[in-house]
Amino acid sequence: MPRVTAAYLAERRAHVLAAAARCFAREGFHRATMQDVVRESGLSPGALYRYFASKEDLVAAIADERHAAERAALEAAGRADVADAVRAIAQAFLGPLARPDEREWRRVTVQLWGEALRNPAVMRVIRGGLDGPLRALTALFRRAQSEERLPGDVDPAALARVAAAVFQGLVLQVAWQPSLDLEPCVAAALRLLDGLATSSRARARGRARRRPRARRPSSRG
Amino acid sequence: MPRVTAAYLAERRAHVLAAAARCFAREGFHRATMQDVVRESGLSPGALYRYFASKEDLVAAIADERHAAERAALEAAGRADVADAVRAIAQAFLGPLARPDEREWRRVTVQLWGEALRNPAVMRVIRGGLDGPLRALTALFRRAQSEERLPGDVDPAALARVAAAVFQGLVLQVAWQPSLDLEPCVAAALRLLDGLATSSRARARGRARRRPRARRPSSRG
Amino acid sequence: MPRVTAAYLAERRAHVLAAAARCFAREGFHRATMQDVVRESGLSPGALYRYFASKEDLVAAIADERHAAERAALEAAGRADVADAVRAIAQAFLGPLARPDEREWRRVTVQLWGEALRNPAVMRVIRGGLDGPLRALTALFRRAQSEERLPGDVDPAALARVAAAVFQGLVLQVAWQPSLDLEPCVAAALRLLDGLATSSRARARGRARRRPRARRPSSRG
Amino acid sequence: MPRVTAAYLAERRAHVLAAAARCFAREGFHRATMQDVVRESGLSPGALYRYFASKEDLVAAIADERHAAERAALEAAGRADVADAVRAIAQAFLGPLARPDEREWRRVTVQLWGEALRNPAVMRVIRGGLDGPLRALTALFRRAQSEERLPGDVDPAALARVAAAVFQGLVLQVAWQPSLDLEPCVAAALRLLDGLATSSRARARGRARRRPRARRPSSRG
DNA sequence: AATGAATGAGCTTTCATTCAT
DNA sequence: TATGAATGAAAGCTCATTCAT
Repeated sequence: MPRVTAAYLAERRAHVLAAAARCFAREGFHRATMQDVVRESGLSPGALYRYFASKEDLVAAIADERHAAERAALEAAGRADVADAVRAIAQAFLGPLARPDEREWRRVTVQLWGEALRNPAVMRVIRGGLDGPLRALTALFRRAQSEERLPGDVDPAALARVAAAVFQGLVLQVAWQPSLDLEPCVAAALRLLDGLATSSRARARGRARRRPRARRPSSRG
Repeated sequence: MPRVTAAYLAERRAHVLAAAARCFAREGFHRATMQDVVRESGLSPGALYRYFASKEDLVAAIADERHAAERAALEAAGRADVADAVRAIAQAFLGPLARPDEREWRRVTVQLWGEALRNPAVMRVIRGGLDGPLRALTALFRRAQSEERLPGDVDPAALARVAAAVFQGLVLQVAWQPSLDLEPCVAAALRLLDGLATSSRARARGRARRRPRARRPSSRG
Repeated sequence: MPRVTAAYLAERRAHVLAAAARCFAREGFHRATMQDVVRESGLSPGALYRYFASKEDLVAAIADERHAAERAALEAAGRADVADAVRAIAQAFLGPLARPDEREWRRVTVQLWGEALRNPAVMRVIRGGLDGPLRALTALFRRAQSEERLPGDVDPAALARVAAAVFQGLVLQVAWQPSLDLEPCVAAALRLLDGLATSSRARARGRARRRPRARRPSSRG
Repeated sequence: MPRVTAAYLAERRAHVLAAAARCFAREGFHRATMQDVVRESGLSPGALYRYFASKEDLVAAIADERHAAERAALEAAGRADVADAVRAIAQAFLGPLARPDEREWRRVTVQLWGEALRNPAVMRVIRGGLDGPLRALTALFRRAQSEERLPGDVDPAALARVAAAVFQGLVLQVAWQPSLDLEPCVAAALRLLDGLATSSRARARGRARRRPRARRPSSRG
C-alpha cells in the first residue's frame, strides 16, 4: 500500500506546477532555472525530480494543465443556440483572462505557443487544445448553416479557425498589455458573427421572396 | 573616416540576421547558441560581436527586421475603401505566409511574442508593430462608420483589435501547421467584415423606411 | 534476544550480496546505484542499510564473499604432489570460470582489483586472497625443490607470484572475452611447470652423471 | 591557417592527459571529478572540453595513450631469438613498471581493465593492446616450434595467452604493492620458458636417437 | 523493524562573452 | 580589424543516505 495517497501526490504535483508557472511567467521557460522552481516550491531538487522527470516534462505538464482547463470549459459550453454557444465558448476562453491570478498563465500560454514548435510533447497538448475547439466550432457553424442562421457559402471550418484566431490573438494582446479591457473586443467579435447571421437572414428573406428552399452553394467540396 | 562603408556594414548585419533567423527558426532562441549563429553566418565570434552587442541584441534586431517589413507593407496599403484597405492589410500580413521561405520567419515570430514578455527591446518593437496597424485600422473603421458603411455602435478600436487578433491567430496556426491553407480563412474573415457592412446597410435601409434615429438593438443583453 | 535468527540475517545478507553482484557486474560499481540494488534485491532502502552500512561496505562484502570461496577452494587443494597440488589450485581458481553463472563474478572481480587501490577494506580482503595462495604455492615449490622435483635455483616465492599472475591474467582475459576457452591455456601453463620439473630431472640426471653437488648454472647472466 | 599549431595542440592534450592520469591514479576514474582534472591541469573547464568531449572521452584517450606506449615497446622488441624476443617483450612491458613515475600509470591501467567491461571505446583500445602482443607471441612460439626449440605439442596461441597473463598478473601485483621487486618474478617466468625449451631439446635429443626428423604432432589444426 | 519520500551536496557539461594575438 | 582559444559562472540532474512514520 502506498505511504502517501494518490490525492496527496496529485496535490504535490499541482503545488509544484503552480510554483513552476509562477517562475515561468516571471522569467520564461528558459531563463527560469530548476533551482528557481525548487526555491518557489519549497521542495528539494531531489523531491522535485520525483514528480517531474525533467524540465521538459515540467513544461509539458504545464501545457497539459493549462489545456485541461480549457477543454473542461469548452465541454461545459452549452450547445443550444449558435450565438449562445459561441458566447459560452468565448466566455470559457477569454473570461478567465480577466481574473488577476490568470496573468501568469497568459504569459505562460504565449510561451507555450513557441515551445510547441520545438517540443513535440507540448505540440501534442497544444494541438489537442486547438483541434477540439475547432471541431466544436465547425459543427456549430455547420448546424447554424443548416438552420439558415448563417450564409451557406461560408466555409464552416475556415470560420472556426478565424474564431479560434480571434481568441488566440486576444490572449496574446492581453498578455502583452494586462490592463487591456477585453469586454469591447469580445463584443465586437460577437457583433461580427451577428452581422453574418443578420446578413444571412436578410439574404434568406431575399431568397425566400425569389426562390423558396434554394440549395446554398458551398465553398468547399 | 570609416574603413568600411555603411552599406557594407548594413549588408553584413543583414547577412548575420538571416543566418540567425535560420538558427532561431530551427532551434528556438534559447537552444540556438551564438556558436550556431557563428557557424551559420561564417563569421568569427569576435566579428559577430562587432555587429551585435549581445544575443539579446541580436534577438531584438531580428524582431526589428521582421516588423520593419510589416510596417512597410502596412504603409503601402491603400486608404481608399474600407474593404479594399482591409484586404490590402490582410494581404500584407498574411500573404507572405504563403511564401515558403517565410516558414522560418513564422516560427521566429511566434517565439518573439513570448520573448517580448521578458525582453523590453523586443516588446517595444513588437508593440510598435501592433500599435501602428491598430491605429490605422481604427481610423479606417471610424471612417467607415462616418460613411455609414459600418454600424455606429461598434467600437472601432475594439474591432481593430479583433482584426489584428485574427491576423495573429492565423500566423500562429500556420506556424504550427505549415500545410494549412489560409485562403479560406482570409475569405471567411473578410466575409465577417462584409457581413457587418451588409447588416449596416440593411439596418440603415430598415431604419430609413420605418423610423429615423431608432435605437439599435444590442447584440449583448 | 534477537527477533530474527542469525541464520535469517545471514541469508538476507547473502540475498542482497547476490543482487548487488548482479548489479555491479551489469553496470560497474560506480554506475550501479544503491537504488538499483534496492530494486534487484526487492528490499527497501532502509532495510538495505540495516545489512550494509554504506555502498563501500557492500563492495567490501562482495570482495569478502568472493575470496571466501577462493580461500575455501585453496584449502581444499590437496598437498600431496606438487603437480597435483598446482593442478588442484588451478582447478579451484580457473574451474569456476567455466560455469556460466560465474560470468558476473569475473566482471566483478576485475573491478575489485581496481577498487582495492582506493578502498582499504577491499584491499585487505584482496591481499588476503592473494597472500594465502602465494604462501601455499611458495611452500609447495620449496617442498618440490627439496625433493629435487624443481631446480633449486628458482626463487620459489617469485615462481608462486608468476603462478598467481597466470591465474589473474586468465581471469582478466576471460572476463574480457567470455567465449575464451581456458582449457588449452591451463594445459599450456601446466606444461610450463612440467617443463621446469622435467628439466630439473634432466639436469639432475646430468649432474649425477658428471659431478655430484655441482653448483647449478643460472639462466640469467 | 590555424592560430595554434598542431604541435601545440598535441602538447596541450598530453598535458591534460598527464594531469588526468594523476587524478585518476589518485582517486579512481569515478571518484575523480572533471573539476579535479581542471585544477590539476590548470585549464578552465571550457578549455578542457575543447580537448576532450567528455569524461568518457578522456578515459578512452588515457587508455589509448597507455597502449600506444606498449604497442611501441612491442614493435621495438627484437625478433631474433625466441628467448631474446620474449625477454625484450618482458622488458618492454614490465621494465617501465620499475620507473617511479609509472606508479600512477599502473593504478590507471588496472582501472582501465574494469572500465573496458563497460566502455566500448576503452575495450577496443585494450583489446587492441592485447591482441597485438598475442599475435606476436603466438608467431614467436610457432617459429620456436618449427626450429624445434619448443615442444611441438604445446598450443602456441594458448602459450601466448599464458605469457600475456603473466605480464598482466605482475602489473596487477605491482600496482597493489609498489615495493614489489619484479626482477625475480621475471627471472622465474623466463626460467619457465627456458624449462620448456630445455625439455624440448631433451626430447629432441631423445627423438633424434630413435627416429630422425620426425614430424611433431600439433595440438591445434 | 521496515518503509520510502525526502535531502542536498556535488556532478558533468554548456555557452555567452572576452581579449591576446 | 579579425580571430578563435579561453573563460568560468551556472545550468540540469543524480544518488548515497536519512528519518518520520
